[in-house]
Amino acid sequence: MATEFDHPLQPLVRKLESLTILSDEEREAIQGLPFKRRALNARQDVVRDGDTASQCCLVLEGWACRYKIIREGKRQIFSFHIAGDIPDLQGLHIPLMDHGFATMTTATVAFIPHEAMRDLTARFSGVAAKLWHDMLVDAGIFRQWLICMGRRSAYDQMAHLFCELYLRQEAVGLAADNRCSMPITQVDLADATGLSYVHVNRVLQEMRAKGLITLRGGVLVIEDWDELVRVAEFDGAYLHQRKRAVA
Amino acid sequence: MATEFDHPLQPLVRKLESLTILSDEEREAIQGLPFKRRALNARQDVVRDGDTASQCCLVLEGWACRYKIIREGKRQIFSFHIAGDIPDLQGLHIPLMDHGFATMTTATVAFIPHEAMRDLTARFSGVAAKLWHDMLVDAGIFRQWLICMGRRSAYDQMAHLFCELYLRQEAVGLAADNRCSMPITQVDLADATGLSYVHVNRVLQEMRAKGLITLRGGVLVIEDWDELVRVAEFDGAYLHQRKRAVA
DNA sequence: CGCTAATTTGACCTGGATCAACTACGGTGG
DNA sequence: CCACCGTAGTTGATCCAGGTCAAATTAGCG
Repeated sequence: MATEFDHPLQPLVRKLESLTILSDEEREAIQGLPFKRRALNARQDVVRDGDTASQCCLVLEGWACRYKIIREGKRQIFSFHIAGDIPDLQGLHIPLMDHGFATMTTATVAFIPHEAMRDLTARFSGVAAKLWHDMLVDAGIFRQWLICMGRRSAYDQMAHLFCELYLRQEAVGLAADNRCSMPITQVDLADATGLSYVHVNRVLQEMRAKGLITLRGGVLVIEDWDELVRVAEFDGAYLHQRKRAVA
Repeated sequence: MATEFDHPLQPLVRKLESLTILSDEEREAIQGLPFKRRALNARQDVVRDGDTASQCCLVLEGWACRYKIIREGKRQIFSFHIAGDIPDLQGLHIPLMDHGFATMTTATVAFIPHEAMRDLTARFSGVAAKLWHDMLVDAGIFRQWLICMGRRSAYDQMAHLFCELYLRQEAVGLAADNRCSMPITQVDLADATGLSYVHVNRVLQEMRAKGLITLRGGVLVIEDWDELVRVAEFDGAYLHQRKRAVA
């Protein structure tokens, strides 16, 4: 858990260290990044579809998501983001955003100028590699979501999502003991899975009834991890985490 | 179209030039890459799920796809690849493959050692940037597929896929006049869209009946591009092509 | 010509969508 | 302290896009 003594950008360090090892020099360079800290309300757009970005946004606290609105008000959420994530890191190389990015809860973020990121990666190629690594893991997560949407039942798909979100939080010290925060509504869950919110509700009830998980008041409790992993056919290797690479 | 006078790695040059501009120096450096050319049969694995890669594979001719097999023999295809694509480029940074990659047709590929790629990108940071750019576009394609699977009907989703595959081929000189090669079976199409092959067949018939497209003998003819774009709600910006960025 | 893979068809079924209330609950203001 | 209100969660009834099964037809190809 973060303490008041941590460096403000500590979540980013923690995130990268969950994937690879940082040298002291690299850690210091990251902590030396210039940034503007901002407190945001829940459900607030950070970057809009079509924007051209000149800075990137590191999540320090709270949850965010990337999404796209399509015809008839339908929304598809691509990914959820927690402390340490830089959801718009790709904007560094393709400034034109082809989707939006918004907070889900009240959140604290740090805006870091592209300029500064470029300078950092130019001076420390190891950091550049680690940021790329992170972006590739991100792409791997997309692939898993694709599998889930294409070839799994609603039940299995949601089980998979819970496995992922638990492990990602665990990796950065935000989850333990089969319990983590999950401050998203059933409508959000529906937009992420491609299901209707009514069906999400029914699947959650079924999971609760079967003693798999409980999701209430923004808290996910995993009652039976092994069974959750089994139905989701979950293999955490795609997250490429240093510890607990396999669930 | 490629001629016998082209450099063997010309497809890669052409692909990168569809996204950005290469300097003469960069073009020459790319053409100087060491490689092993291989002719492959159709439906042949190139890289298997779980492999650790030490070279990457450039498609010179024919089609390939990335995919993953899940329980009960279900398969999900993530992406189709044509001449100029390096489907396993990410293996350069995350050698452990979390999915497979196989040819769909007979194909010619070039294997390029990671060593040589790393050397190239170290010497030419512009080439490195352009390869990354390509990988980010790839991630953008995943996001579009996610939208299609999550929030569009089978009909609209397939229309979107045809728009994408036509434009990607056009960008590298493999398509023109609303006509392009599409050497994939209806089963492949089903595995890519998450539909059943029976339903794919019915949707194709409906499209044919409505004068939208014809797909027969591995050739896609787009009879009504505007209507195809309209039903797919297609916006080609995500492909980040230099010309015709918007459909 | 004969085989196999691919496409097509028909009948039937079901997971999940849609529609329409209704309930629970945490503010918030009087 | 309670009435009010908006958001999130639940429930039931009904519907349909797309799945499944099984068989028939057609296209390629050696």
